[in-house]
Amino acid sequence: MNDVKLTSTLVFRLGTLGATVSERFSARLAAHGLKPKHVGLLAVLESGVVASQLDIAKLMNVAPSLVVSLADQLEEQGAVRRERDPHDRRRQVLTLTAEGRELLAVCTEAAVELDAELADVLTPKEAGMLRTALLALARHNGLPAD
Amino acid sequence: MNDVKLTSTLVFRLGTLGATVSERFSARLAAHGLKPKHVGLLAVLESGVVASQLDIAKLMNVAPSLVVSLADQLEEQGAVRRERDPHDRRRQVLTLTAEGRELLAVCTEAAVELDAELADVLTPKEAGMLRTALLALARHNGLPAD
DNA sequence: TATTGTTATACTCTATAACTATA
DNA sequence: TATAGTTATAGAGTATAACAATA
Repeated sequence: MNDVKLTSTLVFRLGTLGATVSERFSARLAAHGLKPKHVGLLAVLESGVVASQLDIAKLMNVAPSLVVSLADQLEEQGAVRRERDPHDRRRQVLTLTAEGRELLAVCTEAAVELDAELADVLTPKEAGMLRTALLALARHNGLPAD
Repeated sequence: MNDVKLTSTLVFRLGTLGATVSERFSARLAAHGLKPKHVGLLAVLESGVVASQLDIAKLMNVAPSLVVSLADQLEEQGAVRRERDPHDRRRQVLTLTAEGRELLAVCTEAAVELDAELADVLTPKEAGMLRTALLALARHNGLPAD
């Protein structure tokens, strides 16, 4: 028979650690009036691969209506600019402002700090292999791999 | 300056992978009428470390009222038994039934299958180190480490 | 007609607060 | 008066569906 414990599976560990880490990250973003999805949207814009709201929704795997409200809030903070595409006036093209770029840098710094706290309990070799393995998993699961 | 990309941080990778994996696990549990938290509760009971609803809530880091509804549904499925502690009739003691044990085994098997799919894109060495690193992270973040 | 974005609405998950019973 | 559990209510986050503008 199979005596593997649920709690020792990758599924359980990735699921619970992901939730814990996201919550800690979210707590740090709160000071900037942002949620993780806002920062995800900023990162999409910085990557430059897409700009229309519908394309962003597909890339982020969220509903188009969610992109509307995320963009609304980011625009209000001056982090993104919304402009109609002159070639197709149905499309709203979002671009990062200088402020948005700065905001993304600040949030990335917060993530890097949290990374350091996490990696602190790992040996350098473990930390390196963790990064390698997570990159491979991201690549094969439709997540950003850069 | 710092040119680390948000998407390459542990925070981002653990957060997004955790959400993706949880969703895939959840989809497989649906056939059994369960959500990940139900299975988490079954795993707590199997571990035998606690049994009263309040202790379970603390261990799972959820509100006591959530344990009530999780236990309600599991009891209705015949997976757990609720009995008043004769020494303190305020306490509800939850125990796994044979059916509950079987259900947990089935769900664990689903997790193990998903694990295999995930690990399929890793070298054996990477997979081993991933497990080691996640165990260390779990241990230092108040998550089950057995 | 089809597509992009928006608005209105509803659903899922979970917490907080009020309540009951036991101690 | 304090604690375990329950019920009632509310909030966050997000999706679905109806709608408006443009193609």
